[in-house]
Amino acid sequence: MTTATVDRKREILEVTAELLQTRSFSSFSYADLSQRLGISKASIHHHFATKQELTRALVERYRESRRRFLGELDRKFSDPWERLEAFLGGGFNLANSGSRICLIGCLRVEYNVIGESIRDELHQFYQLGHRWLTRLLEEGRTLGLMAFPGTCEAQAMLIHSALQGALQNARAEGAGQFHIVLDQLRQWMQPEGLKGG
Amino acid sequence: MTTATVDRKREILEVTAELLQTRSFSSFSYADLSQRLGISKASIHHHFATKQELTRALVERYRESRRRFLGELDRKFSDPWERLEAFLGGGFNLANSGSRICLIGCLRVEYNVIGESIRDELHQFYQLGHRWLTRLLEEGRTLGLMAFPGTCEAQAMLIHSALQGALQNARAEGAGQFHIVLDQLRQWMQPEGLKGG
DNA sequence: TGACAACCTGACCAACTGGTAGGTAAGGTC
DNA sequence: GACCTTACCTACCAGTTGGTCAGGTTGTCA
Repeated sequence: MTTATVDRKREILEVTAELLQTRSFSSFSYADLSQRLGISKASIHHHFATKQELTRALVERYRESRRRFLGELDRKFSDPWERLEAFLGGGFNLANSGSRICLIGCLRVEYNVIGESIRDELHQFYQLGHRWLTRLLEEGRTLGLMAFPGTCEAQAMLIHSALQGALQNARAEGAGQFHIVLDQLRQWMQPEGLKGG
Repeated sequence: MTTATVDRKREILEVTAELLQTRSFSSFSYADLSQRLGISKASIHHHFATKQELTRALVERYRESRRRFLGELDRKFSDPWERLEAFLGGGFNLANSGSRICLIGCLRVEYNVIGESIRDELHQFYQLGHRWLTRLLEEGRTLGLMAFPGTCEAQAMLIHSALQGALQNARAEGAGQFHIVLDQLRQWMQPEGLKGG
C-alpha cells in the first residue's frame, strides 16, 4: 500500500469523524464525503466498501489512538490527579472544541441502527477507557488522594456517563456547562472535607 | 376537533416516540410510521405537516407530561430523598425499560440536524428538569439531608448528565450499568461519612 | 516494452426520502 | 339540499440514499 493511499484513507476517515460528530451516523452520506473531499463517491467506496465498514474502521482507528494517548499519560504522570486532569483536558476538550461531541455517545444513541461490527468496536472502545479510568481511581484511592464511595468500577462508570452526557448538553446549552460538570466531579473527589458547603 | 382525531394524533406521537428512542431522528421515516400505524403516509402528513413539526409536537407533549409528573412528586413527597427516588425510579426507569433511551439525549446528539423549532422545545424541556432538580437539591442540602460541594445548579447538571450518559451506555453494556451509576450517585450524596471505603 | 495494481471516474441502479395533488366518504350545520 | 370540516386514500413528485460497474489514468517493477 502506497503512502498516497494511506493519506487518502486518513483524509476520508477524518472527514467522516467530523460529519459523524457534528451530525450523526444516519444523517451523513457518501455524497457529503464526496463533496468535501473533492473526489467521487465511487472513489470512497474504493477505499471503504460500505458505510458500515467505513464507520467501523473509524472507531477502530480512534480506539488505537486513544490507547496510545492513555499509554502516554501513564508514562508521563505518576500522580493520579495529574493523569486525570490530562485525561479530561486533553482528550475531551479536543472533542469539545468546535461543535463536536464524544464519538462513543454519538454512536451509542444509534445503537440499533449501526450494525453488529460497529457495536463490537464501540464496546471495545468503551471498555478500554473504562478499565483505564478504573485503574486510575484504584490508585488514587489507595494513595488517599481521591475519595468516593462504592467500587472503583462504579465510580468510573459514573464519571464516563457524566462526561458523555455533559458534552451533549454543553453543545446545546453552552460550553460552560461542561466545565461546571468537570469542576463538580473534581471537587467531589477531593479527600478533604469540603462537603456540605 | 373530535375525540377520534385526538386519539389518532396521540397514536402517531406514541409510535414516533418509540421509533425516535429506539432508532434516531434521522433514521425513522414517515414510511415506518405508516407501516406500524396501518394508515397511509399522506394521512400522517394530514395530522403533522412535516417531520420537524411532528417531532416538535412530540417534545412539547413530553414536556407537558413531565411537568405534571414533577408537580405530582412535589405534592406527594415532602422528603427530598423520597422525591429524588421517585424521580429516578418513575421517570427514568420507564425510559430505561425496553431498548429506549432518554428523549433529550436522543435529540441532543442530532442537535445540528433537527432544526430550530425542536431545539427550542428541547431547551425548555431541559430547563424544566434542571430547575426542578436544582430546587430539590437546595432543599435537601438546607435540611442537612444531602451533601455535595459547589452550587446546587452544578450538582443538578452533573446528575442530569450522568443519567443521560448512563442510559445510553446501559443500552449497550447492560441495564445493570444504569443502576450502578444510580447507586453511586445516591451513596455519594449521603451526608454521613461513608466516603473512602 | 508490457504487465499489473492502485486509484479514480462518470454513468447508472433500485430503493427510499419527505412531501404534494387530487379525490372520496362521513358527519355536522345552515 | 348545499356547504363545511375532518380524516383518510391512491398516485405521484423530485431528490437522495448506499452501492455497482466498466473503463480510464498513473506509477512501479520486470
